[in-house]
Amino acid sequence: MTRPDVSDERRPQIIEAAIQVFLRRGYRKASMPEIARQAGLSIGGVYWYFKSKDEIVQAIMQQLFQSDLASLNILLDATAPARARVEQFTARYVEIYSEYAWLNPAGIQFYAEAAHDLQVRGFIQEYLAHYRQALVTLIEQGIQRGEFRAADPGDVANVIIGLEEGLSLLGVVDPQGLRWCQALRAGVTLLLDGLSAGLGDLQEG
Amino acid sequence: MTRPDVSDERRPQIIEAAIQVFLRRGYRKASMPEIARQAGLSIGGVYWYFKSKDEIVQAIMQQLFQSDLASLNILLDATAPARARVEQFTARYVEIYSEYAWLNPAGIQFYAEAAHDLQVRGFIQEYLAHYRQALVTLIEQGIQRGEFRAADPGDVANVIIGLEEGLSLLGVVDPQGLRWCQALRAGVTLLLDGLSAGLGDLQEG
Amino acid sequence: MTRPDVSDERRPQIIEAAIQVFLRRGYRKASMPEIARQAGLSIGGVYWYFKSKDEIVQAIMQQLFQSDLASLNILLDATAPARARVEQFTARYVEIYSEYAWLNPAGIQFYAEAAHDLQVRGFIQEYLAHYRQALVTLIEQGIQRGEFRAADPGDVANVIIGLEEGLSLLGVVDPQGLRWCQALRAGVTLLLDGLSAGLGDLQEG
Amino acid sequence: MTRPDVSDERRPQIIEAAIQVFLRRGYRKASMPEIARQAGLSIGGVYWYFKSKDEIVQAIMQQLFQSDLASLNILLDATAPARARVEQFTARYVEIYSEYAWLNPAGIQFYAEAAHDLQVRGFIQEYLAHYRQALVTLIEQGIQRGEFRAADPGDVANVIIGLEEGLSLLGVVDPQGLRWCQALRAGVTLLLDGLSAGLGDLQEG
DNA sequence: TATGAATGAGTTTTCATTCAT
DNA sequence: CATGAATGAAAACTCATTCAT
Repeated sequence: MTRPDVSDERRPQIIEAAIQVFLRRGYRKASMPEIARQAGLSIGGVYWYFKSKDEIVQAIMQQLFQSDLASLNILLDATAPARARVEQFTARYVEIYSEYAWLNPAGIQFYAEAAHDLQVRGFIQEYLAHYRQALVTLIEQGIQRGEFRAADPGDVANVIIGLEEGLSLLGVVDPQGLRWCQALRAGVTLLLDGLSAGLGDLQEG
Repeated sequence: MTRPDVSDERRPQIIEAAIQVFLRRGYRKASMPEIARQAGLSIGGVYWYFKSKDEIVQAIMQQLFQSDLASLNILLDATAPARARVEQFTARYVEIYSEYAWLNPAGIQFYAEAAHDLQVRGFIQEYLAHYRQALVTLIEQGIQRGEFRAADPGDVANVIIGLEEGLSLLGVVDPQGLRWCQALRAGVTLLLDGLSAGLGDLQEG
Repeated sequence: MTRPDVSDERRPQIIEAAIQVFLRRGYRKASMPEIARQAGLSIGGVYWYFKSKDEIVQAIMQQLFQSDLASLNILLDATAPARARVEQFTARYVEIYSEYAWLNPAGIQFYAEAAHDLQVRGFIQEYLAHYRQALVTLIEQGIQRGEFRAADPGDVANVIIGLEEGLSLLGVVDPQGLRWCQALRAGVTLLLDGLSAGLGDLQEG
Repeated sequence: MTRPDVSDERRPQIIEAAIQVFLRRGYRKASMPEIARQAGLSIGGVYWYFKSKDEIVQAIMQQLFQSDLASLNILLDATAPARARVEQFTARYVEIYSEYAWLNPAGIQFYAEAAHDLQVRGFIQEYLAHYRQALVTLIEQGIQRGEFRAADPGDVANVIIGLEEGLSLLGVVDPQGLRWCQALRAGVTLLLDGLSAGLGDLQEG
């Protein structure tokens, strides 16, 4: 008798609109009137689904930073050679990047906000910690198995994450299509080569 | 009646104050009243030296992004081995980073702003282009001289810059002292090892 | 199809809920959403029974200010001595007060509203007029019968009403249990003593 | 060289304007735009002098409730007969009332607000406590000196305050010029007669 | 040079009310 | 009868900017 609950459509619709406005205006200048207009609703309509602007921001962050950590971790559960898994990891990242690159400008807004907002910072730290943990484990296995030479797994993990995030960042300020993906692949290959250098069974990508 | 022109003292003083406010509040929430207070001036006093808030922003960007490109270029003029010069380059970056790491949170504000402000974006692109050009030249020389194996110099340059910026970014959201410098050095070493892998005269750092 | 008309249950239920909200929030901040929630209905449901928020307010006023004037008038119809009737009147007021003291915070909201809303003011004036009329008649009888000495019956009535309303008011801002009832009884006793002072047959309570 | 500081003029000017709006609209509906308009300033101009609407409210409360408690206490320091001092006290109240009766509608707004705002309530309680304390002392002296018969001084003080506040309240909802002052005087006289009844030296006012 | 009072457009948020279902 | 999504007007508050002094 009652209409189908449109809440489940409206919230994603508003989040989507809010992201668009974030992309256009940035974190701080994204205004509720503009988000509402973008979503095709009145201001009050938006407030029906989100109690505050902050709640919308929270929702966007979840969408941006909790997207598919799971799928990444799955990659790392494999028993395949460490090198192959790093390459898989990178390939997966490139895939996601290619599809969601348009979200990166919004992502940087949150990095910038994290610089002076402890809550946002904590959110991003937690997200990064997942990545780092997975990579550390992977690197450690590679070293133990003799695939990689001795190195600080934490450093190597940081290097991989830093490379990914750094190239994403550069991709935002200087869009060059997939040039950055290509650089990422080249960088990871060099890193892996460096990690296996002098171990005898040198394979190059 | 004609007091000495204190403009040369006042402008840096205001810029310094504005940076402090940027660090505290971020780009958008940095307000003129707060900048004025921080500078120990009245609002009108600030407006005497800068016609608008935007003009202050411009000045900050110049301070942040044009600091010492010159000194970096000097490093690259040398005729030393390519590997040594990359390492010098990195060492110099770490030096600067260590001294000016506190400015990074302000820098990210501008990366975020660049995401939707073409003027800011152009500014940062120009800054990055200098870096990239210098590195490309260096890598090309390394390859020509047989120090590095064949690789796309543009990719390698991007990788180095991406690594630096990426680790700086991570250093802002997750301060761990000099952990990031250590990771940067490790990363560059691995990269260089990768670049010289299979060339016979493998030297490790 | 024609369910029994539940209006007779719903309206009191909504009024009751609205009073609760008035007690919590006061006149102006009592919102329809909160009233609806308190009543366990939807907003639209409330609007089914009351055309507007104002209509609910009207209904509350009737409940608050027309409660049992009738019963008070009955007290005054007696042929008992005037003093006894004033005391009865007061006793009855204390009784009602004790039972409905929790409504006083809501009542004051309307007094405050009456200060700038002519309709509300008229409503309260009418309510007070009943009290005053009854008391004036009573006092006049007391004077005529020689129980009270000469005095302006209107003044005396105002004093009694003022005392009651004033102590109720103080009871709201400074709840002290039944301290205010005690003060009211003491005050009325003193008043009556004052009214009969010098008349020979002085009885003290 | 600088203009004379107009802050000292502006703040009272804004408070005055705010009181006018309170009288017109009541506590909750008094809006900053209307206060600003009434004060002949822009909204931002008002915010230059008061950080928030709440700060204006505080200022009004101080004006309303801390006006001249001092002068009242002075009255009570005398060594005159207790009866005369109560009469003086009342006369003083009538004087103030006559001059500031137009403020009463604003005062009731705060009583109403006190019903659900602890801070406002505390403010008014403190104000009333001064009155009560002064009166209790006075009544106690009257009893000790044999001017008054035995009675609970707290009750008598409450009766006097309740009468004053109650008649002020009635004066707001039912303006009748100075009818209420007359009732107050009559009431206090009756009270005092009641307090001295049966003590031999009965003096009537 | 420098002050700071003043402006006005913009921000987030609330809420009485309507209406399709 | 009853729901609850949606609207739109108004609220409190902020801030870049101007200008008389």
